[in-house]
This record gives sequence, C-alpha cells and structure tokens, in this order.
Amino acid sequence: MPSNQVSTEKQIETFFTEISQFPLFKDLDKQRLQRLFTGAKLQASKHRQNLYKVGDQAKKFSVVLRGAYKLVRSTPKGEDVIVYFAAPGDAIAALVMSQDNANYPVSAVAMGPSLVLEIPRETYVSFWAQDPQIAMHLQSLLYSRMILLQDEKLFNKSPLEVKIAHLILQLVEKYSAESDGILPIPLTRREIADSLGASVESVIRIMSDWSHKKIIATSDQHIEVLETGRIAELIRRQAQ
Amino acid sequence: MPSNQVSTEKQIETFFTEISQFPLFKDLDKQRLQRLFTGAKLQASKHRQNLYKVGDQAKKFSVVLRGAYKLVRSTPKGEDVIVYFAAPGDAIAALVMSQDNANYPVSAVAMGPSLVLEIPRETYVSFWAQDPQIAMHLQSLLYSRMILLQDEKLFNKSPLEVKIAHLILQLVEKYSAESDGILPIPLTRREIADSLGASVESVIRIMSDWSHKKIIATSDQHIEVLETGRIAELIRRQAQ
DNA sequence: CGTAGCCTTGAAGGTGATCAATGTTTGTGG
DNA sequence: CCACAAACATTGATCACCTTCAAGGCTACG
Repeated sequence: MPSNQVSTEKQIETFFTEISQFPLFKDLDKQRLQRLFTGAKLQASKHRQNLYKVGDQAKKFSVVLRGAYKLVRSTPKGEDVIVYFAAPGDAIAALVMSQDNANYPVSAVAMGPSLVLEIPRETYVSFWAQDPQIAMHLQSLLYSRMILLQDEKLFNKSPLEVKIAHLILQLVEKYSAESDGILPIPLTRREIADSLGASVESVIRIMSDWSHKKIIATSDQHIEVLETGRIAELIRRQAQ
Repeated sequence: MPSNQVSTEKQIETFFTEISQFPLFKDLDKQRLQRLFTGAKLQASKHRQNLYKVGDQAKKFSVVLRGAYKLVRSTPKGEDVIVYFAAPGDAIAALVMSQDNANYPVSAVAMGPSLVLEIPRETYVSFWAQDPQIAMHLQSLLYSRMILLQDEKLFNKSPLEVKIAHLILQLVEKYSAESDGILPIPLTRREIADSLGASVESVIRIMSDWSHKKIIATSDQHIEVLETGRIAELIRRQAQ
C-alpha cells in the first residue's frame, strides 16, 4: 500500500554524503553508517500527510532528509498543539525506540513535500542502542529540543508579537541559515498559532501589521523575512 | 569555605541503599556505583541557597538526595522563570557535563533544607559517559523532562486555574506519591507564578478561592491538597 | 465547480496583568 | 530576646491584550 516506498540500497547510498554531514552521524565511517541503516527505506511524504499518528505502535523511526515535519499533540479539547518542527538532520520518534511496545507520543505531519529515511525498530535496538557515539548525539538532539522548550517558556509573559518574532527568527535560523530569509517550508498562520498557543486571528492581526510595515512578505504559504533586524528589535525592545 | 561539605566515603555509603533505588542507578552493583561516585561529596543546602548559578563554569553536577531544587532561568527583563523542580533521584546539570568548558544553563536553588551528592566532572567523563546503561537512564530522565515541558504547552490556552491545578497535581504525584497530599517542600505562590508565567496576584486569587472551598490548605509555606479529586475535576471540566 | 483549507476584518467581552497599599511571617543582627 | 529588614501573602481597582464569535473572500485541488 505504501507505494512511494523505495528500498533499494543504491538509492539510500545517494544520500550518504548528505547524511554524513548531519551532526547525528558526525565522524562515523561508511560501514558503521550502513549498519545503522539496516532495513531502512526512503519514505516520501506529501504536504499535510501523516508520517506517524499519536497512539500508533512505534515500530519504526525516521531521520528527516528533506522538507519538514511538525510534531503535533492534541489537547483534550481537540485543539492541536505543535510541539516541535523537525528539520533535515532531525530524528523523529527515535527516543521511544528504547521502550518495548511503546506508542508514538506525537503525530508527525509533513509540511510541504518531504522525505525521511525510515528505520525499523529492530535496527535501533541492535545497532543504535549499542553505539555510544550515536547515543551521545541523540542525547544532544534531545537536549537542544528541551532547551528550545525552555526558551519558549521564557517568553510566556511576553506579548504575542514578541512570541511570534521569536518563533520566526528561530525557524529562519533553523531552516534557512545562510539563505536570504525565505522560509523554505509552507508555514500557515494557524500553525504559528498552534505552536504558540494563540488564536489564529491574533497571529494574523500581528503579521498583517508586519506585512504593511514591509518587515515580512508572504506569497503562497511561504514567509519571507525582509528585515530580520526589525524583528530582533521587537524582541529586544520589550526587554528594555 | 564550603564547611558543610562532607567527604567521607563512609557517609556516602550510608545512602547507598537509598541511591540504588533511584531509577537512574537501577540494576547497578555496588562496585559500579562506587566508581560512579569517585570524588563525590555530600553537599547540604539551606533553604533558598544557590547550588549552581547560571553562567558559572560547570565543573560538577549533582544527584538530589533530599529535599528539592528549583531550576531557574531569567528573562532579559529580570524576571525569574522556573524551568523544572528537581526531586530526589533527579540529576542536576548532568547533561552539560559532556561538553567541555560549558557553563551552567540554569541556576539551581534549594527549596527547604536539601541534600545532594556532588560529583566532579572528571568522574562523569571517565565513568558516566562510558557506561551505556547510565547513558540510557540519563536519557530517559531527560526525555521525561521534555515530555513535562510538552505537557505544559498543552495547557497554554487553558485558564490559569487549570494550569495551577495541573502543576499542583503533578508536584503532588512527584513529591508525595503515597502520602496524603501534603507537599513536603515549601512552595510559595510566587514560585507557582514563576513556573507558570503568571502574576503572583492571580495565583493568590485562585488559590485563596480554593482555600475557602476547602480544596487545599496552607500552613507555613506547605500546601496540603485536601481534595485531589476536585482539582482533577477542574482540569477535566474545561475539556468538556 | 464545489469543497476544503487558509486568510482577513470587525465588534464585544473576559481573563489576567499591573499598580498600589497593607498585613503577615521569617530571618538576622545587635 | 527584641527590633528591623526581607520575603511572602492579600485585596481592590483599573485597564490592556487577546480570545471568541461572526461573516466573508481567496485559492488550490479533486
């Protein structure tokens, strides 16, 4: 049924140079890499497609190669909360692999056409868990995710405008580090709202304002930051 | 200068049975434990005393034995934000140990008289980092801390009353699992506010209300939850 | 070409922040 | 052991920020 699943090792090898750049796999020789990817499959996702669903049995995990995935949890009320934006080089669901018979704690949904390398749990158990270096790198991925959540907490009392500014800057840094400030992933106002725990309307009001002031521009669902400086300014100002 | 530092191995041994109960050290034999505690010192803290300060060079880390510590970061504005409440069995600052020459990312402040086992960074590097089982346990501590932060995020849009309810329940569960609902650590309304990103006044108004309704009682700075059920109810209600 | 998802704008209302003033408890030094 | 300072708790009044509700338009995609 998953027809867009490609398993040839040849095809995975195409990505090896790319993959070995990721901090997660820094300083690993090719042989070790190959072992880590035992049984791995390339898995493409279309925009808005679910890669994992909360509650499903966690039998595999992924390393993001292209595009982006949002990790989503739902409130009892049925509202979505975006917990993390996963970029190329990020691992998705790797951390539940160590538990036997666990379920995915979040859903992963593609933002724009995306690509992951999907790895069976067995490979994690027999190779990833055994490799101290990988364990260390996974820990530092996890650590930086926690720091990110903490950072957000610091902005809890800030006005919404500052929260949005912070999120946008953080995403620009993450997804278009050297580029000119165009976010390469489709990011809707609703997603921003879901990530910040705000209402769509409020997000729209603030970003419309920014558009008028020529601080940002939006075409399609792609946000372009015209003036990074003025956004950073917003954050600094409220701090006095 | 740290005169309340006691280094006799004998004294540490007193705690061995206790220590080996912690999930962090589950299934480790005594010999391995002793190695993990090379150069360790018992360190007592008085109420409100700083164990670590943000920005200080991270030369040692701790395992909490008694009492509690709040991990605090500051906003640019100078407000405090409590990022985590560390209970016995928690590790403090263990995660920065892997980086050379790092600084503490948070301050750790004792809540009530508390006790930690303070371990030099060298011991981490030579023994903790080498032990795959410890690495795994540390990872799962870190993981649960991240999940906690995520859970808080789910309550972002909830009214303050629900946030407080959630925090209190979570703390009761953590610190007085089998007890009768008396939080064994002094917890001020300000600390609750700092943890939730709310104002003290708002927290007070809600908790005064609870006191009148006999849901909680406060003596000293110790909070007693009289009716866990009604607090849980508050959380459920808003979810419909 | 109709539906679904997204964006937009306005009006009304509420939750919680801020400010100010005061009481209470805890800790400390003479 | 008392006195004073510091930290904590409380209460009320006011007001800003954001949410909610409602209604409408735009664009993409089957």
